[in-house]
Amino acid sequence: MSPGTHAPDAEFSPSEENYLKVVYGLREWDPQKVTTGRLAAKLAVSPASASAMVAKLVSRGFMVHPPYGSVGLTESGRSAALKVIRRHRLIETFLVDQLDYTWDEVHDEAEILEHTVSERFIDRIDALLGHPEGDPHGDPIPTADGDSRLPNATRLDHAPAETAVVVRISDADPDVLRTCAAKGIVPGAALHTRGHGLTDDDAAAVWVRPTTLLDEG
Amino acid sequence: MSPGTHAPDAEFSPSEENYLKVVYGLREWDPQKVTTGRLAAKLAVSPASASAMVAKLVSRGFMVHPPYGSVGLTESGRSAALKVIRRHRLIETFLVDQLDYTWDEVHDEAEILEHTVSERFIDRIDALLGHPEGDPHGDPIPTADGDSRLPNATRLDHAPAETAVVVRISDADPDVLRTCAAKGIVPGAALHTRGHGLTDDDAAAVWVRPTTLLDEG
DNA sequence: GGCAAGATTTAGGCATGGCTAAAAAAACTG
DNA sequence: CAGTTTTTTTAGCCATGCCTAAATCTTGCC
Ligand SMILES: [Mn+2]
Ligand SMILES: [Mn+2]
Ligand SMILES: [Mn+2]
Ligand SMILES: [Mn+2]
Repeated sequence: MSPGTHAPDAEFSPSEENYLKVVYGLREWDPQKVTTGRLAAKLAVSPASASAMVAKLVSRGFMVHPPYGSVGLTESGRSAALKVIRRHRLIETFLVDQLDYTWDEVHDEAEILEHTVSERFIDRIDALLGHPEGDPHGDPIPTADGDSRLPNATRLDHAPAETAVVVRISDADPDVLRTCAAKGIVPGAALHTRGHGLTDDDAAAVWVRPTTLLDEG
Repeated sequence: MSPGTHAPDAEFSPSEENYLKVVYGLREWDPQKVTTGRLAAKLAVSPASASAMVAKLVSRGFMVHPPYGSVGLTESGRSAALKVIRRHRLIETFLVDQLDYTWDEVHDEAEILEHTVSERFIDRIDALLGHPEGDPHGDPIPTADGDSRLPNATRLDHAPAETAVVVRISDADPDVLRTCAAKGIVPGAALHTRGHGLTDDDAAAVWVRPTTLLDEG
């Protein structure tokens, strides 16, 4: 399918959307083999359930999965995942900017609303917010036509010793967000990769970019 | 249960919430026997499905239903229904006031979001909107503690010949809303109960109050 | 290379909320 | 008021998305 052409929107259940999104997200945060086991852990379902859902999405042409191998997305699967992620991150931004949520309160609510708001709703809040490029945790918001640029950054627990600027923080665990906020670790803040005082687990949730790099993308 | 005391919030599925809401609403708009058949028609399910769901909600103490008789709500069922209706109407008001929806666009979206927004979300938009008393169609918004006052009004197709003011219009059919808007028939507008030019079907969706009555709730 | 440990898939169930078709009850109607 | 029509309930079935337990495949280690 050539760029600029749009496939007719497939319809997905909330569950299916979550699986698509998690396959995309696991690669992003920890790019190793995406097993049904990792999916199951992330989605809090049994390995058997993840196996069955992956098989269904493979049969519908949205995932690929060599037996006992790594789960991946087809082009249409990736496109569907990005649509869900766009909804999720726009909703989070809306809740913080317009409804005075704190950044540790938004993820769980977005996790539900991402499956139930209309295209119109998303378009309206996107316009109301001025087409934001990032969500409250520094995650990039995919555009309506399916683009998504990953920030040029490394995980804090893998970074070399240097001064750096915080780019994004995983929103999966509200406790981590509160811990970070208490230490001033928010997107845009400066720190040194050895002197931040976070546990290794918490540091794995933070992405940084060396201060020496220019402030692009 | 004495007023001011709160029962622990029961959890309902989206389907269950719809049944509770529809039982409440059918009485409000056309207060005759609420049969499983009427429920089925309104919810677009088979009579058999409605029968089964009513039986389940009866067994859980939220509805009453003498065999072959009229379906009714218990006190806790009524309270649950009012909570759903409050969410629905606040969401509609929010969509019109904050996201520039038109009044014929909001019902379908609210029908979905009413089951998925959190208590926090509802509290925030209620505050943002300044605790509104009515939705865009003139329907009263129940308060957080379960009060709901019905407007003192009659259906336009049953009203005696007189001048009257429009109080509310059913939002169930977007076409009716557009027809009314085109004729200037919106909550607060004046008309004569014989000279409005609506079909009988459309007029059944409009509630009016005689102009001579004082303008109280 | 062989074998135990671990990961993955398959097999068999269950709950929810729908459906159709048949049975039973109620409501008209001549 | 007896028969017919309509409404309501019951019986049996299906799809979705979970589950546990068992079988099977892969991996790591001696
Ligand atoms: Mn999130
Ligand atoms: Mn989700
Ligand atoms: Mn409505
Ligand atoms: Mn609804």
